[in-house]
Order: sequence, then C-alpha cells, then structure tokens
Amino acid sequence: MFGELDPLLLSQLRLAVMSYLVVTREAEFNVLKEKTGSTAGNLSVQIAKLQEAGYISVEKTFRNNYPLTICRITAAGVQAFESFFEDLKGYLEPDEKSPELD
Amino acid sequence: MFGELDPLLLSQLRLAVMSYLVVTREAEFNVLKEKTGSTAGNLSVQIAKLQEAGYISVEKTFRNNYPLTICRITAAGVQAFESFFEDLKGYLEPDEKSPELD
DNA sequence: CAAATTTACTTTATAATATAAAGTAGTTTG
DNA sequence: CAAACTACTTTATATTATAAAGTAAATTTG
Repeated sequence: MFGELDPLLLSQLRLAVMSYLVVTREAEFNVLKEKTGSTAGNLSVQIAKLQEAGYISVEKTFRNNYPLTICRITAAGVQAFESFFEDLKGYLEPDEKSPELD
Repeated sequence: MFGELDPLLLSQLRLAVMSYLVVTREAEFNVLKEKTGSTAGNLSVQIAKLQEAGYISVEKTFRNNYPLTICRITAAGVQAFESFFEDLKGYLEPDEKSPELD
C-alpha cells in the first residue's frame, strides 16, 4: 500500500515543512523549526533532501552576523505537494480495482 | 608611560593577530584562533575591533555549508603596525627628554 | 591614600545552522 | 524468525557571533 505516494513527502517532518511553505511560500530555518517542533539537526537534513529534490530552494546568508537560512518552495514543490494529495484521494475513494491485501 | 602607543595594538591578542596578518596578509578565523591560542569568543570580539578601526577587512562566507570568516590586513593596518614599532623604538632609545616618573 | 567607579580584556554560556555518529524502528531476505 | 538494510531521529560536535559574568588595572573621589 501507498506504493505510488511520493516518498519524499511521505515523511512527517518533510511533509510538515512543505505544508507550511505551500502557504507561506518562504520561511526562515528557525520559523520552520518552531512550527514543526523538530530538532535543528533533523530539520537541516530534511531541508537538504527537499532541496536536492528541487522542491525548495535554500538561501544561506547572514543577519546580524549570524548565519541565516531561508527556504522557498519551488513550482516543482507546489506541483509535488498537490500531486501527493491527489494520490492520497485515490486511496480514500478506491476505484474498481480492489487493493491487494498482503 | 606608553602614552603614544596605539591603544588598539596595545593588546596581547590584537597584536598577535596583526603580527600574523602582517606576514600572511590574510587568514581564516580558525587559523588565527590556533596561532594565537585564543578562545573563539575573545577572538571574535578583537577581530571586530580591528575591523572597526579599519586595520583589517573581514569577509564572511560559507564553506561546505559552514560559516567561514576570512580576515585580511589593510594598508592602514600595515601602516599602524609599523608605526607601533617605531613608537616602541622611541622608548628603547630615549632622546634628550627624560621620561616623567610619577 | 583607600574605596568606589570605570574600562577593558577574558572566559563561559548560548544562538544559528551544518555534518557525523549513534540509536530506533520498520522492512526485506535468507 | 534472525540478519541486514533503510530511513528517520536524536545527540554530539563544528563554525562563528553576541551577551553575560568574572577579573584586573586604572582613575576618580572623598
């Protein structure tokens, strides 16, 4: 089951990040950390994966001499997010094919 | 005594930094930290003072996603460093005026 | 001149992210 | 089912920065 769902979004934290960004479009690392309640290390890793997939872009700068990381959702990210939920709907409203039970 | 000496160079750590930079011209934060044996916090503060005085320029970037701080000595810095030692010589070879002893 | 301030330097703690290592869990394989 | 692999999470440590606290030296004050 869940065979078709985008594995990159099938993760609590990554999905939370994407859900937030799909609305706000962009957010600072710290904000994402607070909103998702994740640890910095974990968030850093998951952000890197979303970036690698092209779902978000990441800008690293400095603010008041401290490192500042800003994340923005990309068109591909929005697309992937929407597809994810359409795929999900497929599970909620099953068609003629009955799902295989193992 | 020591009335004329540049107060910005009359500091163990700042002088050590300048002494190193006057030879190498530029150095990374970490290298300065090792060479001077200082703590990161202290070095950060003293670098800021040298920069404020225009004796060094500071570039902040990222290397392998980690913050990287590069310090470079400026012409004014070289000038100040040389003047400092000329002033010092004045104390080693006193002229006709005898120093005031308090 | 001794006490009280002030000033400056240093250390220590904490902030903002990143990577690496270690722990956990779920899944696949033999 | 035990062994191995995956993936996610937490924890420790890496880079620097600022703020707070400690120390010391110099200067003002009474």
